[in-house]
Amino acid sequence: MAGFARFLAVLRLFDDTANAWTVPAMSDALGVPASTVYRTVRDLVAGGFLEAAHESVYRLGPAFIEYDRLLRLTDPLVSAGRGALHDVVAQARTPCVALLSRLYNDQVMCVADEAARDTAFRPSYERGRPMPLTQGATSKVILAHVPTRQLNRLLGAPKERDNRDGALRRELADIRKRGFCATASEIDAGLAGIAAPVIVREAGVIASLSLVADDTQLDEAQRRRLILLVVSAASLVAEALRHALQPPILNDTRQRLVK
Amino acid sequence: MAGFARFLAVLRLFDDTANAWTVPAMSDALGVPASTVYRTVRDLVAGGFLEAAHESVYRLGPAFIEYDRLLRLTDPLVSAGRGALHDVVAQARTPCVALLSRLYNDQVMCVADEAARDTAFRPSYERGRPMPLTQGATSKVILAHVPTRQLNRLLGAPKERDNRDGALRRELADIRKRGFCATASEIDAGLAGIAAPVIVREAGVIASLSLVADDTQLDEAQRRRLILLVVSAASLVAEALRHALQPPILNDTRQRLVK
DNA sequence: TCAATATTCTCATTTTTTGAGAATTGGTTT
DNA sequence: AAACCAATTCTCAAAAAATGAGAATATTGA
Repeated sequence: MAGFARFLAVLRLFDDTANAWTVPAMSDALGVPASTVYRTVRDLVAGGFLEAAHESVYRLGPAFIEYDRLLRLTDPLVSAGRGALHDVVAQARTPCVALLSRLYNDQVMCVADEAARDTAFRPSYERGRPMPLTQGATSKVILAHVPTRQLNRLLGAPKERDNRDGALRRELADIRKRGFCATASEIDAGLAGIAAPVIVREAGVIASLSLVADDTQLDEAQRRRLILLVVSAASLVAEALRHALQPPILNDTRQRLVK
Repeated sequence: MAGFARFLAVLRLFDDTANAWTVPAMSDALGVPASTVYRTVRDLVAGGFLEAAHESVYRLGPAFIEYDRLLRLTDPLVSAGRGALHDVVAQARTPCVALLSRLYNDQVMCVADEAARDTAFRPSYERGRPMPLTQGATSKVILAHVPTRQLNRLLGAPKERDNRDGALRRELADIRKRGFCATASEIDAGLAGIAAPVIVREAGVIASLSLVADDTQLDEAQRRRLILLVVSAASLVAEALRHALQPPILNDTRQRLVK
């Protein structure tokens, strides 16, 4: 392993529990000489991807916070959808969390979330956390709209496509037809998920807007109301995206090409 | 330029206005052959730092959102301070924004912010935005507690240390003595900043907790009350840091060293 | 100040990256 | 369905950069 892979390998050492590393520890963990790791770390620090904390301990650096802000500010989906999330949690009139999630390379990730004022629970889904592809309303409604070829790639080798796979594909087709997906206790026990698709192919966006609420507090009428709320919010976001997104990208590219 | 610098150069192309790039455009802008940029971009996409949007346009990728969440969850300063921010905006009883900011390599950056319920304005300072080192209460209170050697490095070559430099150093010494810094209209016209230091040397943390409010709505009594609020909140955060931070780091490092 | 440890440096060797253009892919248009 | 166009990957020899072991040097805390 060398080149860019070395940098990735160092960054991948950091996770929820191991969030501070010394160079000798990295060297051990990666099986790479210390002098090489020192050089790699020096580059990463210079780029802001790591920072030297006290006592020769390194932590993730400010570049991630900075680029994350850039994404928040410039991602068309986030800017088109943030207002909708706010409206949805306000109009839900029940403790809940609204999420905007999207397919990103080959994982589903929440890119924006907002909780209603008095919401005690927090769903597993939250901004920046990769989510399972095939579980939860949020993900399934996305998967239901992935083009077939891409779906095949995501679901893995044909070998693994056994009986379960057929059932999933039927479920996805059904979701696509209905235009929404509602589940309960599929990710978090006791929580219900309601999701609707936000599809703007021209912009490469395959996303979902979803609502997570306490399942035990939902009667049938309530549920139907929330589904309507989510579906209409999602289509508003898609419409906003279609109208706001395309011109900027074209402008931008042209400017740069000319320059 | 080559190696890691190539990756940095590509990522640095992305900013507030240029948030979507085609490979030919990058190739032009960097003066590097397209085939090389294609390889670089492929690596960055594989690492999640870029994503292929529609129409051969690339945007910043999900890795930044993911690592940002990791930072939010594991940064001792953020976890020790988030609650304090919430308390401060609640107890301020006036529209305001509370910030937690820190020295990060050689820039000051806000790492957490919270606005009071009915706050109409938003200060320039916000999570993820690099801030000037020598302007604004938030930054100056941090600079006032940077060790001399490091301060010299930050302020630049001795040549540049002219008359202004002396004044700044006197001001910083004064801030250090008082234990807080209050300014008005130094960053945003009409807004006042009140900041207190959060210093935990054992943890390599040099940070500040600050409050931004509408300057025209502050009388002397109000201002004094807010200063007290900020100073005490900051010292609570420092105390929490001292007690919560150190053991985890040691454990962590040891685990990894053993493994 | 001194000792201990972290970090950088050195340099010959190995390994990767580079760049130009050809080949291929993927998606539209006719 | 074929042809077209642009985007992307591939090929290969030359050039550049990364590597690793240990020596040299900085930093830091007592």
